[in-house]
Amino acid sequence: MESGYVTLEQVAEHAGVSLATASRVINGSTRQVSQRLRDKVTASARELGYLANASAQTLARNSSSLVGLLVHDISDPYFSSIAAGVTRHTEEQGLVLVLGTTSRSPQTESRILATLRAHRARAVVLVGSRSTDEESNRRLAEEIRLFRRQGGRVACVSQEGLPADTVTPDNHTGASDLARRLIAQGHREFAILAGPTDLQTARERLDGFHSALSGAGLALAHHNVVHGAFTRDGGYESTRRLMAVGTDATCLFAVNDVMATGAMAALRDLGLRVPADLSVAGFDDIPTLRDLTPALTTVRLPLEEMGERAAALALDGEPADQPRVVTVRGEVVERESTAPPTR
Amino acid sequence: MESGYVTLEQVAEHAGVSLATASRVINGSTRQVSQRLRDKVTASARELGYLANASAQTLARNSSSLVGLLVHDISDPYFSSIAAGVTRHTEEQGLVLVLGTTSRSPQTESRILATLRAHRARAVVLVGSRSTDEESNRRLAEEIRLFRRQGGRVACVSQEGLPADTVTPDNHTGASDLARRLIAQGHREFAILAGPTDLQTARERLDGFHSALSGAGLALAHHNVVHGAFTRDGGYESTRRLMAVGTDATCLFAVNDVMATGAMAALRDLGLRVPADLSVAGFDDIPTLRDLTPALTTVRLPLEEMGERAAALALDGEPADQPRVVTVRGEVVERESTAPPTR
DNA sequence: CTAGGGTAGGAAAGAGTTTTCCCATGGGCC
DNA sequence: GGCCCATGGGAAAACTCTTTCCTACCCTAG
Repeated sequence: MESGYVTLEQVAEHAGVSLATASRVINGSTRQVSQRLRDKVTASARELGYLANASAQTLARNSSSLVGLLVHDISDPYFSSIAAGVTRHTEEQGLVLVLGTTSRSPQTESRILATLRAHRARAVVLVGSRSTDEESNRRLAEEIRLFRRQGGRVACVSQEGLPADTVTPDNHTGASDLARRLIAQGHREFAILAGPTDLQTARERLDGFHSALSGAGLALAHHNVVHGAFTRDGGYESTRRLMAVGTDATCLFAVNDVMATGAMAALRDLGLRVPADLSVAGFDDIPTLRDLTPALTTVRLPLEEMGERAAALALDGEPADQPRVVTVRGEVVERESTAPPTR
Repeated sequence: MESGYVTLEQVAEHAGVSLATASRVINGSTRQVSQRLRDKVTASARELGYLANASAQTLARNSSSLVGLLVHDISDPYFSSIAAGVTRHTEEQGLVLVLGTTSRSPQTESRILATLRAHRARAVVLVGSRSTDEESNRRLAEEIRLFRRQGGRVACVSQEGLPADTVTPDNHTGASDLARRLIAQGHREFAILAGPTDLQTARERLDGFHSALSGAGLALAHHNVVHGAFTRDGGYESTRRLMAVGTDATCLFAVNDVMATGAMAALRDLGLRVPADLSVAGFDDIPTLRDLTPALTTVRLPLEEMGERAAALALDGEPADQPRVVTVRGEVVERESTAPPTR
C-alpha cells in the first residue's frame, strides 16, 4: 500500500491462507476453494489493493495477454480505421493491444515482430500489403513461422500468400466492377495512378481495372499508367506528372482513396474541375474522406469490420492448420467525383 | 531451436560459462566480462537464436519497456495524428507502445490504466480532454498517483490540472486570434458549435472566442451557441439543429475540425454554400482534412509534435516533482471556407 | 469397522531473468 | 616474499506468480 507493490504473498498472509489458495481464488483455477476462504482472500485483496503482476503471470503461465498490431502508418486513415476494428475486438476480450508502426520498412517490421515474440504475445495482426519482393516476403514468412512455433497466432489484412490466416478485399473484382460502372457512364479513355510497382494490392487493383477494360474492348495506353507512392502526396505528385505530359483520359482511377485525394488537390491546383474536366475515382471508401467535395466515387471496403475479423481469426477458436482466407467483396459507390464525359 | 524457446541457461551452457556471465554479456551490465568469454557468449546466442524473455526480464528488473497511450478513438484523425508522434518517439527508444481506446468512458480509462499498472508500464500518455466532472477527474487523479507511486511516469495532452506533466494547446488565445481574424473579415454575427458542455477543451475554445467578441464590443446571442458531441456527426447534427431554428450569423465557428467537417456536410445537404451563404471555421488543422473543399479556415496545432513532446515529457530526463506544463500556441490559417459576409 | 475414493488445502518446484555476494587469481607495493 | 586490493567469474537468491504433488480429512460402500 505504502510504496511499490502488494504481492500475492502478502494477500495470502493477510488472509491467513497459503499462497496457492490465494492464487486459486484470484485467478479462478480449475480447483475449488471453499466459500469461507474465498471470501477472506477477496476481502484481503481488496483491502490491500492487490493488483497481479502481469509479467509474473506471463512467466508462470507462459502465455501473455498481449496482441500485436502492425501498420505502416497510424496517421493514415486507412490504417487507423482498421486499427479501430482490431482494438474493439481485443478490448472486448480484455487483451492488451501493442501498436507497431513499420513505416513500410521490412527491417522495422522484423524488429517489432521479434519484440512481440520476446513478450510472448498471444497473437499479431499484420495490416497492409507488403511488397512483391521475394526476399523480404521470404524473411517475413520465416518470422511468422518462428512466431507460430512459439504458440503465437498470426492474421493478416490485405496480404495473402503468407503462412497465416488472412482477411483480404477482392481487389480484382472491386476494380473490375468500378471500371464497368465508369464505362457505363460513358468513359472510354482512362488514366490510372497505379501506386508502387511492387505492391501486391496496387497491382491487383490495376489488373482488375485493366481486365474490365479489355473485356469491354478498350485499351489502356501505356503513358496513362503512372506509378508513384501509395500516399496522398504520391497521388498528388503522380497527377502532376501525368498532367505535365498531358492525357486524353476523361477519367482518372487512383488505386486508393488517399491517392485520389492527392489527385483532386493536384487537379484543383491546376485549375481543373472534377468531374467537369476530369472524373476521379478511388478505392477503399475511407470514412474520414467521405466529406470531400466532390464526394469520391470509390469502392467501399468495410475497413473496421476487416480489422475485427482479422482479430477474430487470430484470437477466436482453434488455430487452423491450413491458412484460412476470408475474402471481402467491395461495393462500388458512385458519387459526384465521376460524371459522364463532356468530350 | 526445435520448438518453444531458447533460454539464457542454454546459451550459457553452450558457451561453457555461467548463467550470470551470459546475462552480463547479453544485456551489458556494469560489470566487465573478458573479451574472450564475451565472444563465446554472443556466438552461442546467435547460433541458438536466443531471444530474451521479456516477462522474465521485467520481473527481475521490476521495470518494463511498455509505454501506454490512451486515446478516445483511434480512427479519429485528431488522435491518430497525435498517436503518430508518440509512436515515433517510443519506437526511437526501442520501447513498446500499448494502445488503449477509451471510447470516452472514464471506467474504461481506469480499467486500462490498471492493466498498464499490472504490466509495470514505464510511462503512459493520456490524450484528449476529459470532462470537467469533478468526480471522474478525482478518480483519474487517484489512478495517476497510484501509477506514479509504482515508478511509472505520466504525461497528458490537452488535459491540464492532473498531477502529471502536460502538453496543451493555448485554446483560449487560439480561439481569440481566430475570432479577431474573422471580425477583421467583416463578420459581426457568429454561431458556435460549442461541443459538449463539460469538456474542458471545448469550453476554453468557446471562452476564448467569446472574449475576443466581447473585446470587440460584439455580443454572442444565446440561441447561436449549440452544444453537441465533439465528433463529425455531432457537428452535423448540431448544425441541423441550428439551421432548423434559423440563425442571423454570417460565420459559424466549430470548436474543432471534425465538427466543422460535419457542419459543412450539413450545410451542403441544406443547399447552402460555404462561404457564400455562411462562413465556417474550425480548430486543430487536422492534416487529413486539409483536402476538404472549400479548405477550412482553422487554427493550426502541431499535433504530431504535441504527441512527440508528451512522449518526451513522460520518458526523457528526470521525472519532475512538480507537474510541468508545455503550452503550444496555435496559428490561425485562413483558407477558403471563410470570406467577408455578403449581407 | 475398515478400505477406498474424492476433495480442500498447503508445500514446493518451477518459469527465465537479474543481481548480490562470495571466491579465486593476479598485480602492485613495501 | 607477503599483503592488499582490484577484477573477473560463478553460485545462488530474488523477483512474483502458477501448478504439481502430497497430505489430511471426510464420506461412502462393502
